[in-house]
Amino acid sequence: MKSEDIARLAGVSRSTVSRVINNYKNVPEETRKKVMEVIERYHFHPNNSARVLAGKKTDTIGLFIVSIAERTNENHIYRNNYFSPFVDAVIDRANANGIYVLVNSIYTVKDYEKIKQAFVERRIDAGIIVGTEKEIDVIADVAAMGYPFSVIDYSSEKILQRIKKGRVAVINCTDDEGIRKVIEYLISLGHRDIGILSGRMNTYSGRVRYEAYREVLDEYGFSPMEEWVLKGEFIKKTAAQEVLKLVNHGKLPTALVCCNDDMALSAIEVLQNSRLNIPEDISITGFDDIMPASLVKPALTTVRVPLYSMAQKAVDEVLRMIGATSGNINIFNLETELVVRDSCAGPH
Amino acid sequence: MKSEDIARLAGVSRSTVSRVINNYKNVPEETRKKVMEVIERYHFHPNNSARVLAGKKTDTIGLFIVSIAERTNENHIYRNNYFSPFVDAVIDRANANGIYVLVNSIYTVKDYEKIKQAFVERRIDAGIIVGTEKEIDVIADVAAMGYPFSVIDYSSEKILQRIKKGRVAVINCTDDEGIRKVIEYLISLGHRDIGILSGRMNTYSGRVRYEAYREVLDEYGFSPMEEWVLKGEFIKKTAAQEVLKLVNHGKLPTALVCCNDDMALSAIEVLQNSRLNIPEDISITGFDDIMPASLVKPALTTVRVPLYSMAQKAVDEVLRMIGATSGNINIFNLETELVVRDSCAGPH
DNA sequence: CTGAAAGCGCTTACAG
DNA sequence: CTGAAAGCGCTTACAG
Repeated sequence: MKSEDIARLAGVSRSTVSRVINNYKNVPEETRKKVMEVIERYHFHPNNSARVLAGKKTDTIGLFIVSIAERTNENHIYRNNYFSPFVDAVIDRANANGIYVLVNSIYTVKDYEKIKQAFVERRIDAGIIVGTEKEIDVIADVAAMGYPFSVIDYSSEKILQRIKKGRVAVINCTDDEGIRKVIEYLISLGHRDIGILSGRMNTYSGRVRYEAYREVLDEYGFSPMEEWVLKGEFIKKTAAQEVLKLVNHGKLPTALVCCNDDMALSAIEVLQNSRLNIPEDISITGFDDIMPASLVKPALTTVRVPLYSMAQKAVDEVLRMIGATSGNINIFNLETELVVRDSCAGPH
Repeated sequence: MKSEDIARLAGVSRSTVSRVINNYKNVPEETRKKVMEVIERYHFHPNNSARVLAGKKTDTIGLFIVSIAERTNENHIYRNNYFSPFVDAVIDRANANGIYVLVNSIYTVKDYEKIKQAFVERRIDAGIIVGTEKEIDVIADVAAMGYPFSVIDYSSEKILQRIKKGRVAVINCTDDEGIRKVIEYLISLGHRDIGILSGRMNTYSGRVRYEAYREVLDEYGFSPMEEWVLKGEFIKKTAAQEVLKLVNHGKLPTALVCCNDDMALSAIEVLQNSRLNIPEDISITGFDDIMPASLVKPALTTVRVPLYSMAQKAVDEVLRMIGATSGNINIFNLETELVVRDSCAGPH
């Protein structure tokens, strides 16, 4: 069944069938009805490739989830508590607008090419790039070719410095404000000896969160011991090793700020196994507010990242840009929020 | 940049360019090299729509996640601990084979049409249907049109009775064996008063798990009180209400078999809030083995559903069927496994 | 081994 | 308001 068949059955030309399918205004109601009846009777849907080849949109966006670290790390990308709701939100939002989503995981540097490829093969109208170590060269290439896309959690300076024109939306949250809120909360509880379990420094949020920690402590005139600055790489296992080292070292901070919830959960487990009580012996905070954060005991005090809103914004911007003719670079910083639960108390 | 440009630059015809792109054997090494050089220099990728229209595969499969219940339920599909790893596995497996994945969520009955539509518009070569209330009519239609697909967690009798020919793979796990193992484990601990928190009866696994419970208890000659048979619908909130009713009723079973982990987690929370100790006062078991199952206290004894393998099988079968000429209906039942953790003990 | 040509199923100026 | 025709960018018999 093709449009030609519909045309014959309805007694019109293919042109007219096409006009009713594409909702042209200059089709008399009667003709439209006649054609629609045949279309519906045969459940006709136009061949998408033919439409695209003839110049229509694909009505598909690509979602690229980049994570070199996750490849070997046993938690792959989608069982990652951070990416999962993001994927969810993107698909929901796109589907609600009649847009399909092509999801791709990027686990190796070589796979970066897949991003360009999906555009160049014209499988998608636009893209959303989320994840960690995103490659500026690929991103700049895509922008230069004029394809619209959103990047999540990416340095806007890096983008602005490298990309002069293009249609791109950069969507971040206020990581620095989040760290400030959580540290000031700890200080209000009486803490001065505050350690950090940092994330990966080759990610934007990893850097910003760490730098905000240094900045806020400086501002208050506290200087943490060198041993309290742990490098957790955003990974549970690495975090566990670092925390174990800290415990063996002996002199603990009274509070430990973890740069994501996964590491905070890991830290809690290691500390509890070492017969330390949380929050009595040491306060722990997280970042992200993933689902298990509220399930563990003690429930984790953390900073909520508005992942769902960020995903929706990414979709909305991308859809707007598909329609737009002019190109612009827009930066969005969505608000983070302190979520106080049970993992913090005053020192000793 | 199109194949015609490549042809001109390489000094050959479009036919020859096409032959090297499609790896035809009858192209001399020298010609191939000459063309490949130009292709690589310009990072040429053929327009996918043109290829598909000319008769090639889309190299894309559709993943349809059906869940009417999840729409209003606040946990949407992908933040569902069951679907998330499934989506993960499908994308990983497909991407590893150079296949794209178009993900769609089906939240309303009207959306069922999207499944057929994706096929008829020729956006995909094959599909994978997972989720709950799957519609036999749509499935039968797709099969009748000759499109290959895999269904997960679906009654094979229903399929075989309705679909006479087509290319379809039905992928289930041994839900009945899982329930048997968990109940026999409880019996070995000394339990005789075993209740159930059942799932949705309009799902295959919901029915099978419940029926297996009745069958095994019958076999051992135990008959549970009517009040011990709770209807949780696979939903946390509903489960919580049912368990609360049970607590208020007073006479508790010594063990409660929950038909998924979400409900088991919910049950544990309600019972603990009612000052009951688990497993001392009552033993709890789950089904699925989702990630939080091992994180809660006490860690949940449950039945592991081999979700990852099921997803891989679904992809592998679908890819096999795309290549195959003949049509068949194949049924697979992957093994479940008892995972003993800390939520069960002997009665009193 | 290779090119000219037909064809895939649409859309959209163009002309009437 | 509507049809005939060109064109989108490929692939693949066909003929040589």
